[in-house]
Amino acid sequence: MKISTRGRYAVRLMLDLAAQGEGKCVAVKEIAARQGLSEKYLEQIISILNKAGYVKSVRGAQGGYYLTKDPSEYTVGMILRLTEGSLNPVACLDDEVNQCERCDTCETLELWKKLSDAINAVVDSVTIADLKERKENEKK
Amino acid sequence: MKISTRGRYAVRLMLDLAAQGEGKCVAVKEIAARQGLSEKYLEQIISILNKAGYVKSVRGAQGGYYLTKDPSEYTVGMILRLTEGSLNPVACLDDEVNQCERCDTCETLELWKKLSDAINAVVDSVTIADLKERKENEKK
DNA sequence: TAGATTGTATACTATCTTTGTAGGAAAAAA
DNA sequence: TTTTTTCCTACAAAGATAGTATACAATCTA
Repeated sequence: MKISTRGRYAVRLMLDLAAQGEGKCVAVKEIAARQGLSEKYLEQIISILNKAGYVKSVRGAQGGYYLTKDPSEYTVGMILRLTEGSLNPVACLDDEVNQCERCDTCETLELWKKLSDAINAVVDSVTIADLKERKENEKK
Repeated sequence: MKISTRGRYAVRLMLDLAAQGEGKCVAVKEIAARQGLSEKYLEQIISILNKAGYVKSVRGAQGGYYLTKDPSEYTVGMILRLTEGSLNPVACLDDEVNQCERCDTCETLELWKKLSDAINAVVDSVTIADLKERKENEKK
């Protein structure tokens, strides 16, 4: 029940982009240096965010990535579900229609649903803008 | 962010024991057959519960395991934390004192704490007795 | 006492996931 | 044309997951 580095780095990456200012183009190299993370690994992660349209890329020298929307429009949940996959505690909740054969008589299903709801409620209530604000308040 | 089979089976195992009646001695073989799970694998899982004192074992013919307490005294959280390890979404929350070097400036720590609290609140609010009740209501 | 039943302990293994590394191609700017 | 940067894919070490397998110890019953 851990969030993997992929998801955690993705959040830090988005937060880093947001902190550099609206629409500013930032190279992965810079982010990696600032966050102390592997450049090549971040490339893979940001490419997921790019394909989903959460960031846009600019190739070539002076290129990089920038946010396509306002930081307040990205919830942590969006980013985690994209990079980690679903945040459901059990696989059978991932499908639209529960495929588990025990599903009709499963005594624990409701429990997992409750847990899933609680998890998603938290991550969907926090945006990148919220995290950015916290960061800026800290500096003072 | 999935609960592994170890934790899920442990909950089903405890629920099965509870369903067989107070203090009744039940063999792993029976539970495995009833739940459709591997006998040997369940043995490993129940041995964790045994070492923690959640169940007691009786060796030899007619032996098995039985619950040491009333089903209402086992929360799902207790069982999952024992078999899965901590339910914290990030490792740095597992230690009494946060060992992470970024911990003082980490902008996401509070988010993970909130998530951790939400997860633990759910699993600690549900007991084996609650699940048992649900099971019995279903039969009607 | 012998044999069946049941738990105890430990080793082994196949598969998958995680967490990256590595190398090079393509695009764009200087 | 050189440099910078993204883009793409392959590879791999380490660890976790989900069991199997084997042998042994304790207890009950005939």
